[in-house]
Amino acid sequence: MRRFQRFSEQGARALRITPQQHQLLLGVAGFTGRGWATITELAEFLQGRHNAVVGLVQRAAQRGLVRKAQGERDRRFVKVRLTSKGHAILEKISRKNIAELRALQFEIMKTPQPPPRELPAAAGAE
Amino acid sequence: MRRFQRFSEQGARALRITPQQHQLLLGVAGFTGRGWATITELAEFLQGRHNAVVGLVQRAAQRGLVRKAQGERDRRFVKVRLTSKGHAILEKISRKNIAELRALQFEIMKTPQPPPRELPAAAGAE
DNA sequence: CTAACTATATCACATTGTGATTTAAATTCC
DNA sequence: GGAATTTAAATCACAATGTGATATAGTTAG
Repeated sequence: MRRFQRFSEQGARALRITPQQHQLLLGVAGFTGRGWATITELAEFLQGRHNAVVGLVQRAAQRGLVRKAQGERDRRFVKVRLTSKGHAILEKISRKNIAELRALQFEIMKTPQPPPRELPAAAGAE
Repeated sequence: MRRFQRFSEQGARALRITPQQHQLLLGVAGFTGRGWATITELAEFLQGRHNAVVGLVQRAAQRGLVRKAQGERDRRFVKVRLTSKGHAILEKISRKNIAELRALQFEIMKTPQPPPRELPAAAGAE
């Protein structure tokens, strides 16, 4: 269920990337089908305000995951692209996630039902 | 789809509550079926580390949404409960969300297909 | 009683998000 | 053309969130 989401976040952190930055890389790589995206498009993809995305992109650029360039026709736009480093990291995370998906699928085939959540020993009367 | 999630977050903000705090209230109210929850349980529910939850609960307590009490049997535990104010706010948000769900359902019945995402005018050659 | 364990707290710090305002470029309208 | 409007992005001060490391109690095991 949402256990994969959790794993996915951990996978990103294992490569010293925050979940948000991972999402950013995904958006830049795939959201537009163009290889680059504008701040506003990324804000739409990430369901956030544009100024939050400006900061996110700045930090990702500092880490060399992403680079910015001005639009040529319309110089108000910013084109955000992956760097080769960004590409590499995104691929590593994706590979890990695919592996985890396979493991989950395997597990589902094996186990009839995961045990229900364990209620902790009562902490005082209530 | 995930549009409801987005709405849900906005609904929380309209009542001056962050999405995280809304999730916290939900967890306290329902996760254990007991009316109260420990920090560790909330960390499980919120998929976060316990120290992140400590802070979240502290801020929510400052706002009077939640109150803390020591466990009696085992005084290491903390019981987090909703205050009446917390209850009231959680209900308001829930009512709003239910209304939105109905609206969405209605919309789905009406519209054959939402238009595909609009590609922005190209910002320079590429 | 000591050692190990458990639940929570605290700390310093980076990241993320928000509302308000600003800058710069492009477009519209006269 | 030039003023007004619109648009995309940046900036600011600030609050909220999350992280790793470490600390402090309380509890249990030996």
